[in-house]
Amino acid sequence: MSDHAAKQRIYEQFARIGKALGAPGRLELIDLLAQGERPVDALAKEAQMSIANASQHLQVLLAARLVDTRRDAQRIYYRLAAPSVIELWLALRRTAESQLAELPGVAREYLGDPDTFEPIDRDELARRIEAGTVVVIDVRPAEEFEQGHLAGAVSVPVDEIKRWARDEAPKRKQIVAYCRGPYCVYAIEAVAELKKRGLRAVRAEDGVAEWRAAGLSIETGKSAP
Amino acid sequence: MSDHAAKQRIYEQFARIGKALGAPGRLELIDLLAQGERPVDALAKEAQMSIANASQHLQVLLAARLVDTRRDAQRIYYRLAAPSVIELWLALRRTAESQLAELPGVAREYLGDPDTFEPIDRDELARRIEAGTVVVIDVRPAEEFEQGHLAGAVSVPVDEIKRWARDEAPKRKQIVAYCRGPYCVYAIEAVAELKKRGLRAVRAEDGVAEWRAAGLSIETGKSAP
DNA sequence: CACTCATTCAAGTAATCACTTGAATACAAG
DNA sequence: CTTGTATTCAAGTGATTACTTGAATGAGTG
Repeated sequence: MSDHAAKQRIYEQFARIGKALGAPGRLELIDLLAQGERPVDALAKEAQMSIANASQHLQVLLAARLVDTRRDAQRIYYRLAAPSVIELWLALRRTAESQLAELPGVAREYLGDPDTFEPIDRDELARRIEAGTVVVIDVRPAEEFEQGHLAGAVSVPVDEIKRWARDEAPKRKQIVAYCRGPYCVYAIEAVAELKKRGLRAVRAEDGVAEWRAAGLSIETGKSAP
Repeated sequence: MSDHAAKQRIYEQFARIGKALGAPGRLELIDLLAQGERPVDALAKEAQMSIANASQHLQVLLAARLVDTRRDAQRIYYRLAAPSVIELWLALRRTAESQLAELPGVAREYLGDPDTFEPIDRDELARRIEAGTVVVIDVRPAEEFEQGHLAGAVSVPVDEIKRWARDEAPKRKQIVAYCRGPYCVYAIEAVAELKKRGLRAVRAEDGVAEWRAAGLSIETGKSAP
């Protein structure tokens, strides 16, 4: 009675998911996939790992059923297998933020002082969008924008931020830039560039994954003209 | 610019948490700790592992700051370090449930057919408690009951279920038994015993951790007389 | 058909990990 | 101070893992 081996087999199943979350490279891939589907080479390039290594990590995620694939000609697109995977990733990140004293220091090394660009939170941003007092720009690569962006946002990939600042940016209105989330540098770089040119810009820390988890509306497709 | 090594260090921090979730034994310990604090030997006994092994797993959880300790004389009590840890554990379990096709089969081996005791869900149980049409029993060990139980529940540890069924159980009213959660056998064993004696009993799948996460009220301390 | 491109597979290496056994610490009670 | 109890530490073993390199698949294209 109360078969120990059977109980262990249950926890082994849970551990399959846990193990998949146990490598930094894999978490980076999950974080990227939270922005939408991508082929292997794009993921490898973004995460700066060899293609073979990325492929292998993706196989591990596939075995744990955290990701799914779709074939289009030679390319294989990977995507997160379910919304619960994003929630799990966000829960893991929240726990790391609340428990690991070393994280803020390490994050600061990569992102700089968190308060430099007076980041604004979700509720405050939602209020300002509602009031129409801000222009929201999505500084991720265009493909990610197309797969889901904040309702009303304009796509301005970081490599185009200088051109946009010169030609199209509003001179008076406040600009809010966001990217993949709290650990992505793009919005920070964008705001730095905009401020250098005397524009009023701030950073929103959250990305599409966080917005969606908070129940806010996400649009897909290219920007309206 | 865009220092790859610094970015990697961030994901290494997240992976500390992930790695800690990568061993079945550790997940079982977390599941037990979700019921409240316990000393090492009690945890080892419940999880049926050697004390040295349990201690080592707990050191890993401690290094990942998922657990905390409190000393009382010779005994060291471990407990989950924050509510976010329970949420992370529940998120991991939900993902496993939605993604791993093998889990239901493995769970059935340990728990039997999930529908045998017509389990009732949270909302239904809350409604029946409100209406006063049920008696709720908590069949976990008494220490766990004292550290948190469903408001209004009576403590009837599984080893006392026979005596209780004979001497105290209501003959007509429906009895709802719960234990540690969906993967705990105690409530199943209790309901089987009660039904064998002709009493009206059903099982609630959720435990205290799930109730608390759902925002329901939890009481502490011994039963009122 | 050869040729290219994206992805996966296979083999090898160094590192990490879970578990065991046996000894060491740390506190309490006599 | 000795004895007992709870926990941790240390060393050793077999298994697993992350990454690399180089070859193999498999789906287009000229």
